[in-house]
Amino acid sequence: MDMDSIVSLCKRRGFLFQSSEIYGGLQGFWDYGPLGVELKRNVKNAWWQDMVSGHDDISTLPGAPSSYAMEGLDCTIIMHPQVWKCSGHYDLFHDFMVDCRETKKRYRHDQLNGRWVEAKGQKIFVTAPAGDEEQAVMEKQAMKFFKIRAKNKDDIQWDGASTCLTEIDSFAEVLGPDAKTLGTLTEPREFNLMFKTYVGALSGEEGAAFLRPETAQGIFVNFKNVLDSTRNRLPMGIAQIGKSFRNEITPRNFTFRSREFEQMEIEFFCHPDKSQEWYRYWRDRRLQWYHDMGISGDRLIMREHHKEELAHYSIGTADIEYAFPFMAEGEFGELEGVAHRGDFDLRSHMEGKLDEKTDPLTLQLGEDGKPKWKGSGKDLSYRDDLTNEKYTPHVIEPSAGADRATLAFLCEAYTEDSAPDDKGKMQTRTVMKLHPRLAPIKAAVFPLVKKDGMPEVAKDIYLDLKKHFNVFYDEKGAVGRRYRRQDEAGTPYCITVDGESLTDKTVTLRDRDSLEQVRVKIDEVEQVIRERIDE
RNA sequence: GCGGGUGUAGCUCAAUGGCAGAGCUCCAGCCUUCCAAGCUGGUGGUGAGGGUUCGAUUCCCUUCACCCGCUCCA
Repeated sequence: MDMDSIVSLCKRRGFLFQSSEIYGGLQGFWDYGPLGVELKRNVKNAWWQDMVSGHDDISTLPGAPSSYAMEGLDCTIIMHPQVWKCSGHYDLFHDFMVDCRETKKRYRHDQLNGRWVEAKGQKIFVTAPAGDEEQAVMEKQAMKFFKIRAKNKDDIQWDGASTCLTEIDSFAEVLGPDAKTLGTLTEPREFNLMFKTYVGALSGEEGAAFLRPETAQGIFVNFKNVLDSTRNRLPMGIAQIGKSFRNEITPRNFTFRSREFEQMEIEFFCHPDKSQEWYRYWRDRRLQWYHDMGISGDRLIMREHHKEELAHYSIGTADIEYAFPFMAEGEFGELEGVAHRGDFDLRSHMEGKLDEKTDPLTLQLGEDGKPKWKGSGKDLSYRDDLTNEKYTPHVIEPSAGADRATLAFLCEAYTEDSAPDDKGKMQTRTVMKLHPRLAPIKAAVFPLVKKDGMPEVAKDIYLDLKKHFNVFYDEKGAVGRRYRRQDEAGTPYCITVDGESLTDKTVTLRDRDSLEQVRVKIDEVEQVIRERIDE
């Protein structure tokens, strides 16, 4: 299966277009066409229905530790700038960073200091994170590099005082803070991953704001509002679907990495003691959802992060990944991350940005010893009125990409098979085998030929079905051609009015995947389609 | 961010320093009783900007986008 065919079909049939195409396009931005907008809306609606509005909050669902509540939310894209400082996005997304190719560690360009040092006829610049211990660390690094014992430390000659790495132009002679070889640091790169804008007519820095890089923070800051307005007890999930923006360095692979994208996120709040069980529940539940929507088992995997990849407070993170056609053999791309986030987010919005490297989590301090970013000071903890226990809830976060899911469904659906034409000759048929729930058009209605009263009957059926589903009417050309067109659009059912229909009030219902036709009474068409979609 | 490639009609592909062509698609009409049939007619194109030239889709420069490899990826 090659990606070009899928991209071509998406363009040809109106699933996806390049943004601003008549002006040459814009990297990292994509538009959904008439079929695409229906498909993506169906993806989001299926998720919302299955996770939120259709949620059974009375029973204990299979695999769940208990029953739980689910609520929805729709927050603004631009939020108070302090939100991103306490969430950590500001620090993470807004600095010049250097990466070490050897150790894969990343440092802020302006937070590495270093000194020139010479020994054994070689002069290098050793670096260390700025701080009280930087001198000791640099000495240790230098001696290790030059293979000099501690007792001979006078063999190395320091040249000049400690200076910031920002003063150094070429990194060829620079030794990274944890590296063994020279020149492993990349050029400093600006991580300006948040789109910046200005609130108010004046564009001064005091009005600076950001387009959200994730929908999650809107949920955290509204946690108390939702809790107070719904009378819910924990455990409770809050769901949100909405646009997010990241100024990705390298957008690529069709819509997979876009700069404007839509997320479907749940923040699930629970008691710390139960968080591990809830993590497993959500991980398994979300994987199953993709299966239920038609993604086959061998192209979908769940990858648990290794311990080293996890923030220390997290019990686990699992990525649900799909084998996209543009990925190398055996490689997968992330559809959704299910993360155990502990109480990091709520506490950061209460107390101020926490330091992820501490255990237990403590307030991150600035150079002046004061909290780096102040929190809201509002109490976001929860009092269980049954046990009278007060605690800060732990959070499980299933965070899905609506565009990535849509793309995966498109890729999974794309099929080429062979079907005989009216002369019995085999022809390649392109068919989008989308799950009926996701299909943009649920059914197409055709008169077999454009005469003998068939169009009139077909139009009546069309208008009747239109009240319930997105249906499509077509009377032009040969019926076989009309079937093929619907195959490419992913329409699961075609209803054809023929001569018999006029006398016995039945039509044929043609199945997209099996090509089978069954006769159905006109009065029962709506119900038959409804049953098949819900299967 | 680096290197390589590509850009001609909705799609697949031709051609040329001098009127840009075909097949399929699409549209209209005729015909047509179940899987891209047939006949007639029709619409439609050189990614953008600049330069060289009498004349550029073709040569040169810039730019944009896409693809491949590396890099990166909350």
